[in-house]
Amino acid sequence: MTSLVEVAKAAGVSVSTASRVLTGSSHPISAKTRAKVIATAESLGYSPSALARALVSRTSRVLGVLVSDIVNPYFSVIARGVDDVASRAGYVTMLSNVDRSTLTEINRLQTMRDYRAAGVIIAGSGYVDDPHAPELAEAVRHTRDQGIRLVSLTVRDIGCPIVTADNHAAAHDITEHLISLGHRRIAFIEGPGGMVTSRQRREGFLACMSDAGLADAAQCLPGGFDHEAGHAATMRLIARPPLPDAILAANDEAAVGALNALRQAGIDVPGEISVAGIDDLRVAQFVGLTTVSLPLYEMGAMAARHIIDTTTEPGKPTTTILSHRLLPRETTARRPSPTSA
Amino acid sequence: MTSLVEVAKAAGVSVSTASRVLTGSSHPISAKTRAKVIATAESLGYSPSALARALVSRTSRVLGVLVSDIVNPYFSVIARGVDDVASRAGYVTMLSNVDRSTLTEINRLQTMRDYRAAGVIIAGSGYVDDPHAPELAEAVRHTRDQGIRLVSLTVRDIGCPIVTADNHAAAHDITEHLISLGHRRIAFIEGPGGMVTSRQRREGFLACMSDAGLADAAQCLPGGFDHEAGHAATMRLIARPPLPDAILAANDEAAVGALNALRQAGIDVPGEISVAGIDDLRVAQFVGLTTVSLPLYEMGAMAARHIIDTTTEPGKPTTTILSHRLLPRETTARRPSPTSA
DNA sequence: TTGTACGCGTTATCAC
DNA sequence: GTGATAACGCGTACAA
Repeated sequence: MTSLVEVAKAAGVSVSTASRVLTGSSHPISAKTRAKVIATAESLGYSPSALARALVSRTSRVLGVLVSDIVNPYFSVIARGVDDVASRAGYVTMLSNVDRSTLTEINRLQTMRDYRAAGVIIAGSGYVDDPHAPELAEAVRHTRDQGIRLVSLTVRDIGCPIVTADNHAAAHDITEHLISLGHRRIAFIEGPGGMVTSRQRREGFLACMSDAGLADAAQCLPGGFDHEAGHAATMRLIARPPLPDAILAANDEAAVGALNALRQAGIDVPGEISVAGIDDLRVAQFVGLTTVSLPLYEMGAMAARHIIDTTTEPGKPTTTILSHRLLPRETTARRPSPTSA
Repeated sequence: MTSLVEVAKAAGVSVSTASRVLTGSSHPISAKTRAKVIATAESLGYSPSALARALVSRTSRVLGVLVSDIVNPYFSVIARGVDDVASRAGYVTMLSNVDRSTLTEINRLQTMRDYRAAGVIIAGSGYVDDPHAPELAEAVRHTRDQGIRLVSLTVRDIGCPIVTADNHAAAHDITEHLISLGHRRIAFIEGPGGMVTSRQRREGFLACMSDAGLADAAQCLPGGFDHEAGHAATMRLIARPPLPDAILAANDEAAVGALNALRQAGIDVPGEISVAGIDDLRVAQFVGLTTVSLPLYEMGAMAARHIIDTTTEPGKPTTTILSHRLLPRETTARRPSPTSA
């Protein structure tokens, strides 16, 4: 590994000069020496040690991302958004799966700190009454004091800027769409219990039903964010007729689970019942699922920019809400025979 | 940020002693000083700088992973396997999306080198007659010379250990299964053109058909690894009857695309035609797709272990083949009325 | 068993 | 314009 001293020596200049040339410093350098340094650096295949550089500058070009599970398409899209702007700006992405554990988040945050990451993006949602939330907040504070920028991708009371989507509104909008199609009795398959994002979506659903005077026609079922949960919840629904007019799942994967359960039971979608989800993951396109497109990629990208752009103030804990978009597809249709109210 | 010197000072010992205690060195240390150092480090919230540590030890606890696209479930599962063993061993995962570009791979490899990664896992497949392959091989050699361990997750002639699945055999096995169900005329939807993994799968299919004396009944269609490609290829198939007995897609996502095209055209699967894929991604479970389960997670995990376990020789470029498993599900069935040969 | 001092590869401050 | 030299925070050979 050729170091700066070697380059300097070979070029017949001092390390300082070599450094100045190679870092593109504004310090005045004669054209000839500059050329010479560049040439020898090139020929020696010199590549600066990001480690040494980070050690002295006290900050690296590392961007940390904490996701619950990268296999979950929700998070992989976010990670992709992060990495795209990161790599374009000469940064690297450090990824960690924390499996919805706040303790693990704290732990990984520490690791990112040990590497003097320029910033860390916390992508996972928090939990209602999370006993470890204060610890996380403390760790976040500690991390920020050290000059590391933080961004949360969900509304989480841990004292850092937020770049997110409006889960409440997204659920509200898709519910409204269902209602506009003539559906009245709508079942909502909830996300994981206690998760803030789950709750926001459920409340968005409930609020919309309430606003439409359909509070009594709303039904919530425990579920989860995965296929199995959506499937199971729907099976319970099928076992206790009559079926609702429509089913809204807390996310797309659960919605697909519901769809499958329905079709396996010989129930026509959207003929007999409509199904919708939230997120607009790839699988939603595959099955033609009506859903709400959440700006996942853009959330990751914007969070990354927020960290990289040193022009913006790091202090102010702003909240940025990126917009979602209703995506009607083939699993929803106008209700055939409206109920007499 | 408290440094080692501060801890040492506060504990009333020298930096070396503090270092020895905190790194768990085998160097003899009196119980009392050890306790004292640990206590003060604890109270000061000391956390060693991974940067400084890596700088002096010339290797960090960073594990690089180069994937084509983390949004692709094939790669996210691999990444998860890597990160799980990495984090368990106190390592961090550095992720980079290279979008199937060899040049980008070289570039990111360089970045990982700049951070003195302990090792780098190259997950993406190479291309037949890739003009940049020699450059990559050169970069790999260069990287290894520097003590960075490398593992490729596909058969790629770049001079590094390989941990992979047998794509040829996987395709062969699933084809054999199709044949055993009575299918004769089988269409194969190819993966991306020029990709080595694609080619291996196609040849596995072709070899099996040949072995079964069905070379003439084999049909290959250009396709791709995504839903759209599978869908489009199948539409072409539908447009030129008669339909084959079965369709094998180069991967699950394309198979699901085929499945959707078929069903949209009102063709019953598996009643009229069988469909199968390769990989066993989550979506395959959702739709009940018959496929071959590839040890993606385990490939990532094993590659990570290969890098972390310093007991194993780094020099020998071994090739480890992890086993796959046939997974018959609901998209394949016995052929109803066998053709008269 | 403990301490001293050097080096890892850079950047930055200061003098020339 | 150019060049020493001091950090950055740590591991470690060498000395005590």
